[in-house]
Amino acid sequence: MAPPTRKKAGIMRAALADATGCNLETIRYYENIGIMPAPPRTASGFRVYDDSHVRRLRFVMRMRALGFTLNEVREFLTLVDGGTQTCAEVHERTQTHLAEVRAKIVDLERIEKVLASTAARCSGKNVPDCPVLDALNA
Amino acid sequence: MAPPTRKKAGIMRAALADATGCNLETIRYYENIGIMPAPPRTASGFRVYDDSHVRRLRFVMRMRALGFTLNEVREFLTLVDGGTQTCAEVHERTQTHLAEVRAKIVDLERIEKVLASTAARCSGKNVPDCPVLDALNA
DNA sequence: ATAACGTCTGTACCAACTACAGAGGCAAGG
DNA sequence: CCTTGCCTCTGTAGTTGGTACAGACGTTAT
Repeated sequence: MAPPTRKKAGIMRAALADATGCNLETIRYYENIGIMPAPPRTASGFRVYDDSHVRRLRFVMRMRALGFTLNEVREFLTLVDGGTQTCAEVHERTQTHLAEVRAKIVDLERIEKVLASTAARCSGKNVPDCPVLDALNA
Repeated sequence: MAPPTRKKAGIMRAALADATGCNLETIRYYENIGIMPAPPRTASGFRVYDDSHVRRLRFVMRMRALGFTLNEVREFLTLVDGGTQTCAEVHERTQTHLAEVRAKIVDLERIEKVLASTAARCSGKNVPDCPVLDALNA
C-alpha cells in the first residue's frame, strides 16, 4: 500500500493551487521570479510539490494580503531561509510597511473628502452645467 | 514685434511639462493613448501646445490625483467633449469612484489593524524567535 | 485507439507610466 | 562655418504583480 518512500504524498500544480487558493499561473510566476523554490519534477517533467511548498505559498499569500510587495516578501523569506533572522529585523520591516499603509490611508481619506464635498455640490439633475467638472477645471 | 498670427504663444513639450508639473514623457504617452489630443507641429515636427492643452492636462492630472483611472478620465473627457454631458452622469461616476475609494480605505484599515497588533506582540529584541513570522506561518 | 483532460513552455497582455537609445533640429560661441 | 550642447523626435524596453493564451506533450479512462 505504502509507496517505496514514505516522503510527503506529492501534489501537482493544480492541487497546490487548490490547497492554497492561489491562481494556477501565479505559482509558476512565483517560481520564475524566485519567490517559490523550483520543486522536483517527475520523469516527464511535471512539478511535484509537498507540504513545505503549501506552507511557503500560504506565507507568501498572507504577506501579499497584508499589502507587502513581492520584494518585501522576498526579503522576509531570505531572513527566514537564512535562519539568521532576528526578531528586530522583522519588526523593523513590519513597522516600515505599517507606516506606508497608514500614509496610504491618510492619502485616500484626503481624496475621499475632496470627492465627497465636490459631489455634494452637485444637484444630480440633468443639467449640462456641472460643479464637479467646474471643480476639476478650476 | 508681434508674429504674423496673434494666436496663443505656443509652447513646446518641456514647457507644457513645466506649466503643469506633468512628467515630460507622460505627455507623449497621454497623446498616444488618446487622453491628450495630438497638437499641431512645427515644420520640423515639434509639437506646439497652447492654453487649451495646459487646461486639459491639468484636468487630467487633477482626476488622476483623485485616484480616477485613465479610463475614467477618458470617459469624463468624452462627456465634456461631447458637450452633451449631464450633471447626473458626472455625479453618478463620481459617486461610484467615491465608493471605491471608501472600500480601499476600509481594506487598508483592516490591514493596518492586523499589522499593528502583530507587530505589538514583538519584543523587538535580537532573538531568532519572531511572533510576526509565527503569525504569518500559522 | 482515441478522447479528454492535465501539464509543460514561452510569450503576450493589463495599468500607468518611466527611461533610454539613436537620430535629427536649432541657437550661440569661437 | 563649424562645433558644442541642449532640445525634440521616434520606437522600444523595463517596471509590478500577475493573467491568459497557444501549441506541444503526458496521462488516464473508455
